[in-house]
Amino acid sequence: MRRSKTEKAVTHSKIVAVAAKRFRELGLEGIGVADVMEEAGSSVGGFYKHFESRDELVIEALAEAFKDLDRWEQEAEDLPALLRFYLGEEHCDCPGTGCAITALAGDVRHASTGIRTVFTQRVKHSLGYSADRLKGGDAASRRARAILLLSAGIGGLSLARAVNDKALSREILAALRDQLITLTKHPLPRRARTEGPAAG
Amino acid sequence: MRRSKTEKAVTHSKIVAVAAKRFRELGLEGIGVADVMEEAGSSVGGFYKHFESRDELVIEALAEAFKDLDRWEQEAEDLPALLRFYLGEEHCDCPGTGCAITALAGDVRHASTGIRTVFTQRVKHSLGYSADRLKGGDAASRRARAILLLSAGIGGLSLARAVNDKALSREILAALRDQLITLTKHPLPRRARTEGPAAG
DNA sequence: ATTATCTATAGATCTATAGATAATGC
DNA sequence: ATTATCTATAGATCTATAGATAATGC
Repeated sequence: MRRSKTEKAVTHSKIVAVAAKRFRELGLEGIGVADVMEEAGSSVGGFYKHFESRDELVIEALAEAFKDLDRWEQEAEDLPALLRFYLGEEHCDCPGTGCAITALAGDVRHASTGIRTVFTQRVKHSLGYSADRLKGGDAASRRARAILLLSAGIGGLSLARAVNDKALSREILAALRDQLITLTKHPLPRRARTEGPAAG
Repeated sequence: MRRSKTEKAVTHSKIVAVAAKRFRELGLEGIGVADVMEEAGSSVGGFYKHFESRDELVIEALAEAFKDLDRWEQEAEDLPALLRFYLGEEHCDCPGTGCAITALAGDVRHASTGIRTVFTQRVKHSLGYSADRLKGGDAASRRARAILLLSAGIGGLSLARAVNDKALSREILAALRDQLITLTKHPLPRRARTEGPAAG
C-alpha cells in the first residue's frame, strides 16, 4: 500500500490537477474532498497526509489553475488575440480548463483570507499585464482601460455562462470581443473630471 | 399555534425578504433553510408548507431581490446617475441589499433550470433598459454598449468585492465609474469587421 | 375539520480523524 | 521504524418529512 516519495508527489499533483479543474467547473463548494480524491485515483483517508485542510487544497488548486493564465499570456500574439480566445465560445463552454479568475470570482468573496489573498495577487498581475500591452493614451489611461477590459471580460463571460439562452450567450461574447478589441487600440475620450468619491 | 391566512402571508413575505438579503450576501449555498426560517422568526418545520422545495425559495427570493433593481431603474435620473450608484462604495460594501445579478451571477451557473431562467429574463430586461437610454450611435451600437456596460459593471463589482485589498477595490470602482459614464454618451469608434465566429 | 406552526428526526451529505496494512528507506 | 494509502467512522452539517399542538374558519 505504501508508495515511494516520488510516487507520493505524483499523487499530490493528480489531486491538485483534478481540483484545479473541478473547482473551476463546479465552484469552490461544488465538489467535496472525497470525490476529488476518487477522481484522482485515491481514497479519502489519505487526503490529510497531503493537505492540512480543504482550504489548503483550494489554494494549491488556484495556483495550479493560474498556470493556464500564465501560458495564455505568454503564448498570445497580442492583446486582441488573447481577447478573441478569452471571449471565445470554447472558453465559455469549458470553465474547467478556463480562466480561474472568472470561474471563481463569485466564490472567492465568500472564501477564507488565504484564498482571497492568492486571488488578489493574480488580479493585480493580470491588470499589470494588460496595462503594459495597451496602445495609446498615457499610463493612467492604460491602467484604467486594463481595469475596464478585465472587468468586462470577467463579467461578460460570467453572464454568458450563467444565462440560460444560447443566443444571448453568443451575442454577449461577440459584442464584447468586438468592443474590447477596439478598446485595446484607442483610449476613451477624456471627460470632464466631475467624479467625487462615490454616490450613495 | 395556528395563525390566520393573512398572518401566513406575512410570515411568507418575511421568509422571502430574509432569503433575498442573505442569498445576495452569502451566496445561494451560503445559508440554509433552517437559518433563514430562524431569522424570519419561524422554525424549520413550517418551511415546506410555504415552499415546495429550497429551489422554490431561491426563485421567489430572486424575484424579490430584482424589485430593488426595478426601484433603482425607476428612480435614477439618468444612466450616469445609475452607474454612480451601481459602482459606488456603499453598493460594493452591501451586497445583501445590492444588485442580485452581480451578487449571484457566479452561483446561477451551477443552479437549477428554473433559477437560471428567472435570472436570464432579468438580464434581458436590464440590457433593454440600458440600450434604450444610451446616447449616440445606431441601435446596434447601443445594444452592444449595453452589453459592455452590464458586463463591466457586474465584473468590476464582483472583482472589487472578491479582492482582499481595499485600495485596489476602490480603484476598480473609480476607474469604471469614470469610463462607463463616458461610454453612455459616446459610441466607440467603429472598427474594421474582421471578426470571424470565435477563435479556439 | 382544517391548517399554520412547532419539535423532533430520518437520511444524505461533507470534513476530518482513527487505526490497519504493507511497502519504503534508513 | 517510518509512512503512503486504505477502510471505517465520528461529528457536524443540511434538506425534507412525521406527528403533535392549538387556533382558524366553515
